[in-house]
Amino acid sequence: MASTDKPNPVTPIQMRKFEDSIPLKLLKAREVTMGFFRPILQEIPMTEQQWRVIRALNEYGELESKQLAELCCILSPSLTGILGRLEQQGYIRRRRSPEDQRRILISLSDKARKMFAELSPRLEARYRDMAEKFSPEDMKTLAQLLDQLCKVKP
Amino acid sequence: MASTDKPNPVTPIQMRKFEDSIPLKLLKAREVTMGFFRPILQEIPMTEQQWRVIRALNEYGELESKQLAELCCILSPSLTGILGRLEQQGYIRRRRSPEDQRRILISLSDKARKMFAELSPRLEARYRDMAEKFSPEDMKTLAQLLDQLCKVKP
DNA sequence: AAAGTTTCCTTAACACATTAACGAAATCCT
DNA sequence: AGGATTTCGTTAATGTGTTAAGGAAACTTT
Repeated sequence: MASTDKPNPVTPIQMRKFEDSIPLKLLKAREVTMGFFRPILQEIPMTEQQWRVIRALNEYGELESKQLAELCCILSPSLTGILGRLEQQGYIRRRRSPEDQRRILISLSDKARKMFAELSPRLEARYRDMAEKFSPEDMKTLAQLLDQLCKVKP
Repeated sequence: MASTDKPNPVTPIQMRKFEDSIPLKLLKAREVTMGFFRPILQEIPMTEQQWRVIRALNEYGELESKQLAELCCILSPSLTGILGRLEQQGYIRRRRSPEDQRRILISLSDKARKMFAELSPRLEARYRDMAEKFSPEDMKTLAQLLDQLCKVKP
């Protein structure tokens, strides 16, 4: 019996192959790049998303929840949970905006700034390492293309 | 009182800016591209991951669970759940490999092939639309760079 | 052949992604 | 002013991502 044969793939003539998908390539590339940083973050431990939030707050200072979501590319329902855990671990503080009671202002704690100061150099080193192994020029080109792609709208 | 001032951002001299992160750019770009397809998938409804699985099976025919995970860039614990839901909805069939009782062989049902035949053209059209709005040439360049990036290892 | 090891898939536990809906505060509107 | 609308953060429900651990089948070793 030929039950182990490859069932005839129904792939029409001109169709784009599965692996040629840009979204899939973006996904894979992201996985590869994160592979450089994940081991370091896990030591704390700290998730990628948590680190993204810490990083944004370190750079911009106090931020509203919405701005943070926008910057970090995290939807607000997810951010609520992330902020809850970060606050519980003592990395951030939340307070209501005096002008607009709906808005929440978020800022880093000293503990977070300290942790950031220790972790950041190692992660930056990893980033440079990645850029080296890839190619600094291609890295720039890639960054430009990605920026350009983000401007495209349905 | 100056409590509403921007707390001095602790950004050392030579540090890479938050938005310059390649992983973040990859994430954003992926979000943008998926924005083209999500609306169509939601009509079924069908998640991106489910669609990736269907697409791979349509192209390769029957596949082992592990191969599928590799192709779709989905970790096996996630795949278990996805396959469970797809099977429950009648889109796929699971059977054990006769040679190796550990392996699971997965294939599409007629219902899935029918659904694929109807959805695929619309999604392909969207893909071409995206490529047009972006630039077919830059698309190729981007694809090459992403492939290249995926070969880099820590 | 029995014990040890590896491989494959699954389960478990937690964190996050996505959509819809909700409640409170601000804004608009007449 | 008072009702309608909008904005903001949250909760709820379901699906997926990630790591660790488990069980069964195959392989290795002796």
